[in-house]
This record gives sequence, structure tokens and C-alpha cells, in this order.
Amino acid sequence: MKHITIDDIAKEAGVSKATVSRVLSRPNLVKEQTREQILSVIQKYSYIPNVFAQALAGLPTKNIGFVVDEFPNNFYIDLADGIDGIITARKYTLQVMSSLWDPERELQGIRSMIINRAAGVLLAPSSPDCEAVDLLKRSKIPFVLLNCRTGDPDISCVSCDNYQGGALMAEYVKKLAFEQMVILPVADHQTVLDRIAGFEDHINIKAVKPILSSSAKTYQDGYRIAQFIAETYHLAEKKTCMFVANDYVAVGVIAKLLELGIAIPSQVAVAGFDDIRISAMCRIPLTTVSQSVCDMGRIAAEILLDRIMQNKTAPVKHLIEPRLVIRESA
Amino acid sequence: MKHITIDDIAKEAGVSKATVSRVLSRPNLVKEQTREQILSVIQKYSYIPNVFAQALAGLPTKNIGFVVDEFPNNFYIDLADGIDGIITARKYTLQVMSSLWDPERELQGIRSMIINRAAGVLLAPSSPDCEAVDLLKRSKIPFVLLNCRTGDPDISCVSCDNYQGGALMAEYVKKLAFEQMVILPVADHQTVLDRIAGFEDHINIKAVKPILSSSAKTYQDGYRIAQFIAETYHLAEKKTCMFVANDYVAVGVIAKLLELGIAIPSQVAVAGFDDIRISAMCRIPLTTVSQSVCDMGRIAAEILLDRIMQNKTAPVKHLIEPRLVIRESA
DNA sequence: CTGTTAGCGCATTCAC
DNA sequence: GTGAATGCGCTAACAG
Repeated sequence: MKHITIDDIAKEAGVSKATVSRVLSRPNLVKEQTREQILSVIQKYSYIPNVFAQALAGLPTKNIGFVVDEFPNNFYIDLADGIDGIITARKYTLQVMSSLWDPERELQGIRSMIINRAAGVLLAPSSPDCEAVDLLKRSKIPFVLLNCRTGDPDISCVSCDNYQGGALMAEYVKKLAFEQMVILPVADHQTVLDRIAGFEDHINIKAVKPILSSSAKTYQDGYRIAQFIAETYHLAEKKTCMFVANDYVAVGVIAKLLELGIAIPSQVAVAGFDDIRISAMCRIPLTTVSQSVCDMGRIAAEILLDRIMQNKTAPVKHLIEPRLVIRESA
Repeated sequence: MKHITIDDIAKEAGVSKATVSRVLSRPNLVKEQTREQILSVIQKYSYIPNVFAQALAGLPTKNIGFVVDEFPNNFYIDLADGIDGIITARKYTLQVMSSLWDPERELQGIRSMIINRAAGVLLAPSSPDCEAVDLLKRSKIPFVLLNCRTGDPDISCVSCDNYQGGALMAEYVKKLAFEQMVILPVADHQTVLDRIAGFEDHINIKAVKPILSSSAKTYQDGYRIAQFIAETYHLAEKKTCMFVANDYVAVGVIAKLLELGIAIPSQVAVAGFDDIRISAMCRIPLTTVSQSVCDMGRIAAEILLDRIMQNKTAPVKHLIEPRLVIRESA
């Protein structure tokens, strides 16, 4: 099944391929009559230009790259959903790649996007100043960072106002009655640090006991670490309030706490962050902070597309408003 | 930042570009000494061939297309995860597209893959004989269908043995004590039909009351429909066992049932299918059938890659063994 | 073993 | 308005 080319169309229509090309790119440069005629031939053979030839001839591609940490990450899913909506509506195509939290793979992903001459790149970076971002800057390909905040004035980025989200939760939680406050960070990510900073700045209670440098990332991690926390902080005796900086971990913590016979929220109140799908459906529906990740994807995609089409040339930094979601766990 | 080309390398190395090209594709055709020398120049400039030029010159691309219904679908996530692992290990790239359950969009997605000359395509089709599959066949691009079973001997496909899974659940469930059996189908998908067929063929109990043509697909749908079911089948009075053909819906059903004050599993036992992430973490951990979707993605990707590289030319149909997972809900 | 040549399919000057 | 010519970067014969 040989693909038909612009030459075939030109021959059939009795014109030169230059004219056919014009009909496709700048139709108004062609006399209406011949244009209509060529168009009909194109229709007849359902001719579609070869993207590689176009790209080689200098046209920008229509695919945008997207690099995330890992697919099973709830975050990615909603992000992809939002991005997809915007992207495909404008006939762009999405190329995805996972870094699996490995900076080397992350870098490799960006390289792949550059090699494939992506028109633009969306990246949820491991850190705002990782090598991948650096490479991206040098490549001159338009890009926007997701779930990340940076001071670099040349970089567009969109993220939730995590600090504000932490503050929101603190304001809510400090009205609750409890004897001690435990903060469980998750990973070392900027977003997490911001959440906790916002929380600590507004909780203004001396009894705060942050557990430092936890590397809990998943449900399983939360489940595992909960036992340790319960013992160390005597959760069974002291009424406590716990702020877990990410829902996925929080759900695991809750599961274990329940197993240990600790009542939630009466004995231990648990507050999360993210409002992932599970949060509303788990054992004890989670009180958390929502950051409409889907919007984040949508907005980032829009910013990127604007930059690609040169509509807007100035980098934009967008902060998404967090929203407190009160359910049963706290 | 002008990209350097094969000519630059050739010039710098004092050879013709044909030789450079050979070093990259069939190094053993080049004398070791010159090869080393050229390689060092390539290193020095970190030269990477332009994929478009390569494609235009006839080389197959290194990207494979993946069309799913929608990103938020739990199924997609695990699939993508499995596929990604195989694909990127072999330096292939993944291009994704969502159909949003719309056959027209599905078709458009496949068109996009064809236009971009995907080396191969993975498709979780709305139906085994939808237009998209047809187009794919005509395009001569290697492809394999996911989560789908077809009699067409030319088509490779991999799916769970849904019939067997249904049977498995039936065998387990029929040992339980209950007065009536209710089956809740979800959507009209082939996989669902298979599950129910397997279940019905092995439950051999007259009191089976299948609810016909339910279009429940999501948690919300399950939540909504549960009320109706509870009333219609007097769940509060009659001990019943319920088979919901998909976990996402089942979790919703359970949530509503609990709200209605119906005890699970003592009053109503609920069995699901899929074993999605939420199943283990929801209100009442779900008894369900697991089909290791990640493996499904992995296997499909492997089959596809084999076909692309011509290692295996015969279409293969792979059935994944389902596994009963007994938790609390039944 | 290596260089020369001829496309691959298209966009784009530049003439007419 | 339209056509002829050139180049995009690379691969694959075909010679030498």
C-alpha cells in the first residue's frame, strides 16, 4: 500500500506540486477555481502530507512531549487527562515518557523529546533545577514545568499553591481538640516542603512534632510507618492530630491505625493533601486539600500552546488555588 | 542553535557521509581504524541523526502508538506502566491518545498513528470489530489488541480469560449462604459479557437475577444504582450475593449500601472484578478477580515488538490467567 | 572497504 | 497566480 504523495495529486490535478502545497498552507494565494479543483483531488485520494517530509522541510511538528515520574502515580493520570483535552483539540499529539524518579531517565526522556523535535514539552520535574530542565532551556524548545515552582524568570510553570494549601489545612485543624500534633512529610519534593511550611507557619502550636525526612511515598510506606509512629508518639493514649503531606500515604496510615484499634478521627485525626480519587472512597474518607490536577494539566497545556504559537512570548507562572475538602478523617 | 548533521561529521572526520551512516547502522562494514575515528567525532559533537530524515529515507520509526478509552481509567494506567517498561527498554517511544469511548475519536486516534508512521500500534478497542481495527488492518502496520478477544486469525490480541475469571468467582461464591443472587453487568463490553457468561455457567442456581443492560461504568454510577437495586431486590430483608462485573462500580455500590445501613458481607456479599488499586483500600476491601493488567501491557508490547522486528510473524492470541482474590466483601 | 549518486516528500525562494 | 529549482538530512544502491 504505497502512500500517495503531493506529486500524485499535482499530476492528477494538472498543476505543479508547489501549487498543491500552497492550497494546503496558504489557500488564498491560489485562484479559487484551481484551488477547488485541487481540493477535490485531495479529497478523492484522501491525501495527507507526509509529516516527516514536512518536518524535514522546516515545518514545526505537531507533537508535544510529556515526561512524568511514573504512570501509576495518581497525579500523572489527571494531568494527562487535562493535557489530552487541550492538546488533541488542536490536533497536537502527545508523546509520554516516565522517569521512574531517576534523574538519568528523566534526562533521557527530555533527550528523546528533543530528538523527536517535539514542538513543546511538558515536564513534572524531579526538582526545579535538575539537569533535565537545564537541557530543556538550552534546547530552545518551548516548555512548561508542572507541579513545580521556580524563581527563574525565563521559565513557565504551573503548580498548586502548596504553601497556601498547607496554611488552609492548619487553620482548619487547629480548631480541633488534640494533645499533640504530628507532621509526616513524604519525600523531599519541593511541593511537599511548601505544604509543610505553610502548615507549620499557621498552626502556631508548640506541640508540633515533625518526623524528619520520611521517605514514605506510597500506601505501603504509610501502612508500614504507621506502626512506628503509633508507638513512638503513643497515639493510643494521646489524642493527636496528624498531617500527612500526601493522600496516598495517608490512606495507608489510616488503614494501619484502624488495624491497631485506634479510632479515627476521635482518637487520631488524619489530614491529607492532594484529594486523589481514593481519598473519597477509602476506609475513612479523607479530610484533605484539593488542587484540581486536571486543571493544572489543562492550564499548562494552554500556556505551552500559546508559547508555541507565539501568541504570548513572556513566561507565565500560574498558581492554582487549593481548596479544603472536609470529610470524616479529621 | 543549529543542529549538526551527518555532513558536518563527515567533513570533520574527512570521510564521506555514507561512511558515517555505515558506522551508525552496520559498523562492521567499516575498517576499525576509521570507525573509531568517526565515532570519536560523533562523540565530540554528540551528534544524533535526524529522525525525520531517517524516516523519509525509509527507515522504520521507533515510536509505537497507544490508543485507550480514557486516561482516568484504572485500566489504562497499569497498561501504560507495563507497556512503558518494555518499550523504552528497547529505545521505542510511546505516543498516546484517548478515544473517550467515542468510535469516531478512536478512529481518529488510529489515523493519527498512521499519519505519524508508528512502527506499531497498541489498541484497547471499543469492540473487536470496530472501524478502527479495520483501518489498522488495512494500514499494514503491526498492531495488537488489548483487553479484547477476537476470532480473526490475522489479529494478535491479549486479554484476561474473563470467562474463566467469572467461573472462578462463581465457584467461590456459591459456597456462601444467601437467598438470592444478583448480577450487575457494567457496560456492553465484550470482556464484561465474558465474565458474566462464565459466572452464570458455573453458579448453577436458579435464583439468579441479572439486571439487564446496565450502563453503570463508574463509582458514581454504582453509587447511584445501588439504591434502586436495594429497593427492587429487597436487599435489607433477603440475604443476597451480588456480582458486580467491575470493581470501580462495585466500590460505589458498597459505599451506598453501607449508607443504607446494609451490612457487608453479612447481609449482602459483594463480589467484584478487576482488582484495581482502590479495591484493597476501600470501605470494605473487595473480594474480586485479579487480572494483572500490568502483565497484559507488558505481554502485548512484547508481542508487538516481536512482530515489528519480524522475529515472529504469526499472530498470537494470549490469554492471561485470572486469579481469585478473597478479601472482606464476600 | 569507501565515495558518488540518487532519491525519500515537501516547502520555499525566485522567476515568469 | 503559477511553475521550476533548490535544499532539508539521511539511506541505499552502485561503483570503484
